Amino acid sequence: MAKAPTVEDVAERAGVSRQTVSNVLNTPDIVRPATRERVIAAIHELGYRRHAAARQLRLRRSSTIGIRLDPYVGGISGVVLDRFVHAITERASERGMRMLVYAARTREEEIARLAELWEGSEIDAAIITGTSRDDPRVRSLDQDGLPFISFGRPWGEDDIADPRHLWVDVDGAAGTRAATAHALTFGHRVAFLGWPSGSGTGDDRERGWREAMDAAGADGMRLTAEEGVPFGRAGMEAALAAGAAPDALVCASDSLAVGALLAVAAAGLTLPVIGFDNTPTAEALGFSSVEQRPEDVATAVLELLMGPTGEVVAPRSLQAGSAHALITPELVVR
Amino acid sequence: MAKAPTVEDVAERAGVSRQTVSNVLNTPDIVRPATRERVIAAIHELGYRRHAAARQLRLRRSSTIGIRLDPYVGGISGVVLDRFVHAITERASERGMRMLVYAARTREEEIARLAELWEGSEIDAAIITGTSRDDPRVRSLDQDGLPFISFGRPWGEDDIADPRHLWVDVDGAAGTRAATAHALTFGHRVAFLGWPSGSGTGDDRERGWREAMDAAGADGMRLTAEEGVPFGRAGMEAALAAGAAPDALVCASDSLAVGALLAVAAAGLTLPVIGFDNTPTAEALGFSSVEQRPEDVATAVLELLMGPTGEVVAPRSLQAGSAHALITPELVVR
DNA sequence: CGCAGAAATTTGAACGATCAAACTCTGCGT
DNA sequence: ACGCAGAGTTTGATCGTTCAAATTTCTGCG
Repeated sequence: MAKAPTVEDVAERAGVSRQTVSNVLNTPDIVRPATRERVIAAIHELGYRRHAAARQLRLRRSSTIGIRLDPYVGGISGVVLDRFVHAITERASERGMRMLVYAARTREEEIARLAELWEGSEIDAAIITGTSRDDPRVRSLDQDGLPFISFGRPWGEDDIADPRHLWVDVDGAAGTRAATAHALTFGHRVAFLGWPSGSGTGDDRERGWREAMDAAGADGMRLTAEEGVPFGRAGMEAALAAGAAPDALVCASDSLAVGALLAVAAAGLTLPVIGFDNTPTAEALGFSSVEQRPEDVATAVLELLMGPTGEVVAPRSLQAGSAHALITPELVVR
Repeated sequence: MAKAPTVEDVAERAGVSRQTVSNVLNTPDIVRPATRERVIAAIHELGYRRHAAARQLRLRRSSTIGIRLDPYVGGISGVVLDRFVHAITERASERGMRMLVYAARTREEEIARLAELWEGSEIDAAIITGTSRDDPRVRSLDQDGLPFISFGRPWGEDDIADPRHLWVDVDGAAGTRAATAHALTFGHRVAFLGWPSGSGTGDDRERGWREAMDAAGADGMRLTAEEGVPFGRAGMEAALAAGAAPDALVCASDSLAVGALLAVAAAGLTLPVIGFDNTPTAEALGFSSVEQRPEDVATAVLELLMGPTGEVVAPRSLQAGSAHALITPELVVR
């Protein structure tokens, strides 16, 4: 194909100068209407398009956001993240931003990748996911001065309220509260199958169940299992063997829910089980699950990072007001 | 943070000129070892990193590949694509390439997005997925001169052998052949649950079953259903109602397999069911499935696009020899 | 010791866009 | 008629890198 036209080519065609073309593109108001028309016509005739790299070089801004593509772990989840990435890509595009993905196996590797991208001016900001207590990425990014936001609370005592650290998360407790409220319509003995204590996310989800139970004056069993279908199954089987079958079960994840369902079926019982994440598996098997609304998370992430309608990553100072957003999930009943 | 150092800063520190620093980075062999050492030291001391945009501008090459992030459709699949995208991101990174993702709801929208990215010199090549017969994207990209490769055969009579169109695909027939061979160990009446004729992929998978059956001198039922768990279930239920329960079932997708399993369970039967895609659901429910090896597809895609070890998107002429790759999938028995 | 020729290094220009400052033109008041 | 304000437009410089050509330094040999 022929060489792509430049501002200069457009300028010549429209009988104006480089800068006027640039003005038509960036600040149309200051160009006389007649001239503007001519330039616009020339742009269309030549099929002109801004050269991204040249613009980035001059503006010292890449209009690109980096996000990690998590390694495929084989588990059931990951779908939430995939939906999130997809949604953020759409929203970013609407604001004239691009999404650059990178792969990393560990958090340390992610730190290295991000440093590369940031120092090479390839990204203006980053989105990190799956934050844990005392996440090393937070410190590192802060030090490098790379603007970032996390999907997931930092879960550290201090950080969580710190307005300098932007985050968006899903209100897990609200999700399990709704799930438990629904489960209670099947009887007052609603059990909870969650992960071992210590993970912020898991504790949060357990809290919602407990709150709903307390509010209803009900009392129920709390079962524990590592994440994963086989663990969920084993956990549930042990509970059933112990004799006490609940009226319904609320789980911390769809994986656990599937495991529990398998255990229940193997025992020849039927029992309402509610999962978390609303994965395709929940849909396929037809059990209720808490939907995280990753699309809403994506919208919130960009709003915190770029302002309500901004087209540029906002400097920290402008974000003073609201640095966090908590999305309320929705129970999908099946 | 302080302004990022440039070649000029490094040059000054090392007591050499701009160009020498550039040479150390790009053609180290032509720099005298002593000088090279000094420059490398300076690079490390200053934490210098190439400014990507400046480099892109000068080289007229972005070292970036575009790939669409498919809209979340809710089905069970999509995982194969996600794994593929993840794998290609890793491999690309090893070759110094970046992956830019974009969102598009339709093929027309995808064409528009790609034109934008290509004309703005943001990408050097594109990877398209889910190609169909007479795909409009192929014509459009060809016309624009944008180098591209597809994951999925074009399925057109002529295109498929055309060495100008690069593609990598999974040998679906080989997959169902293996699945059927395994299924035959349970008895000679092996049924196939596939999609209505007409989709290249579906026909290909059916062919594998038929070939394996013919080879074994066996004969079996062919069931049809639209993609999706409920359809698979309905299709299988109808077949079971008609009386003829097979010895085993091979399916064109995991969704169909899940549906079939539900129908089988509802009928109070047990029956080996083999799916396709080896999704987390297959793993969770513990049924066998054909694994597409998206990681191998990713490797093949980059090899065709950039040559065996290249760091640049190869011009068409260099790819003359091999323009296609067919990956053999693997049956995962559970 | 000097010199040809190779090797190593430096300088000038270019990639395409935008900012800042300079310039031209119009219309108006005096 | 003259000068001035302000809108509209153009020119020069710049972002950081790499290519091409020019220049300097080194090496081997008569």
